Amino acid sequence: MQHKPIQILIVDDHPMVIEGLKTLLSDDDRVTVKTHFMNGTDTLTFLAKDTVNVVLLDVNLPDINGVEMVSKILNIRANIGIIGLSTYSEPSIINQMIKNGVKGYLLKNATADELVNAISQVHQGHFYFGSEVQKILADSVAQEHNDLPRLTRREKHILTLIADGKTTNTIAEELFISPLTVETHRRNLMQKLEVSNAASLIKVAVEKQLI
Amino acid sequence: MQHKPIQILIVDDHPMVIEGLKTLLSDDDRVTVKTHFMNGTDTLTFLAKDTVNVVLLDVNLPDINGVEMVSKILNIRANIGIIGLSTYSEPSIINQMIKNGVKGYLLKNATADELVNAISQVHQGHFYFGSEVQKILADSVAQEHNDLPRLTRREKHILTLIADGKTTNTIAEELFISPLTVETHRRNLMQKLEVSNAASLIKVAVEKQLI
DNA sequence: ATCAATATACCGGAAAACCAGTAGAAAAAA
DNA sequence: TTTTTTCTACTGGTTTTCCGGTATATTGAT
Repeated sequence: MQHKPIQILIVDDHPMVIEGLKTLLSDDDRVTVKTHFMNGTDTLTFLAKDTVNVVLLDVNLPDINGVEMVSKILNIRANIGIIGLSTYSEPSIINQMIKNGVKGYLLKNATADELVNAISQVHQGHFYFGSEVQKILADSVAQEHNDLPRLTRREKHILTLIADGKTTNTIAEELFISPLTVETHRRNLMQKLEVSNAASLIKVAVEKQLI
Repeated sequence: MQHKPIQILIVDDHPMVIEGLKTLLSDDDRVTVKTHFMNGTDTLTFLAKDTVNVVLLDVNLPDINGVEMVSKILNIRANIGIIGLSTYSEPSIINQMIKNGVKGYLLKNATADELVNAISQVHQGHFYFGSEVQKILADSVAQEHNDLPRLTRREKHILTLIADGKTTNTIAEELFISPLTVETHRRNLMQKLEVSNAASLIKVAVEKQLI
């Protein structure tokens, strides 16, 4: 069965990229480029009165930054699928974009096949991230996850109890051990995580995902 | 062009589910179920010497929990795509699974079409999440963001300094105000976030994304 | 100009956390 | 079995936090 083509809106301030995308997509009758804009404001104005299925959004626009654009677009038309596009790739920006609701992310060297596949998946409400993008994200996650201090089972347990706001004495009662022992554990925890009080202990524990 | 079928491994402790999946997948020649196991240990033993392309992994196994299974599988065979399966859906677990590297997540009421599409996408290294799963995740994010207590600018600032492990006196010096004032702020923070010490203050602050 | 919210500051006392060091029993690993 | 790690527990102290109040100056909005 043949569906009606997926309507695309391209947002990019480089004419070359726009033409390139149009050419790549012109061969495939599953998609059709409805229109394009070279800045954020015009795009939002258009979307206020008309709509498309999928937006190909350059991250570096002259007037509005990519992350904000995503929220603004979804604010106007919640069921538009947005695919982020950029030449380079900063993990933090990609992460923010995902949090704000992009369904896909590609580098600009994507092939026509990849592009159409991404559009198709995103149009169906699924995610699509180019392999390079995934690699970049994985690397950035890996970097956060590297030098985790090894906590013992007991330490992890006590750590969560501390996070719950329980005092040394309460914890001791709960575990049927001496308060002095609990304190020793807490001090060992602080030493391992290189902090000097319970507040920052909890902060780094959360950061390192030990809680 | 016709690729060779994607090899599937099913892990689930319910024979009914295994048979159901096999039947659903048998009609499609893009995939083939290589084998199945009913617990985590056997699965890992198998993967130590043989491999498949995609694992359909039930989250509730008798011996090893789903989240751990994901790490263990990827530890042995980094390039296997894992799709989580469950009947119900707890956001936190799904989130953990994603962090640990599942590429897809489906509820067990998925159609054959959806199943094959998910397998195909995951096999190509992309993500695939069923629409119900996405909804659940979106809801859980929304719920976290609701009743945020309103903190003043000063309070937010002091909150971050507390999270950095600084003492009342240090903070006071840094801000050129009296330690007593800093303490008042800290006490107000604790009252607003309904906690009784700095450790849990930081925990709920992180949870509510105030830090 | 007035009123509410915010930021500032204090007292006195109790409770808890933090520090430096030591050390034996139990469990796990070699 | 021996060794190492983990869990347990202590002494004796200092520092910091936590609690229940009170109170004034400053800022922001109406």
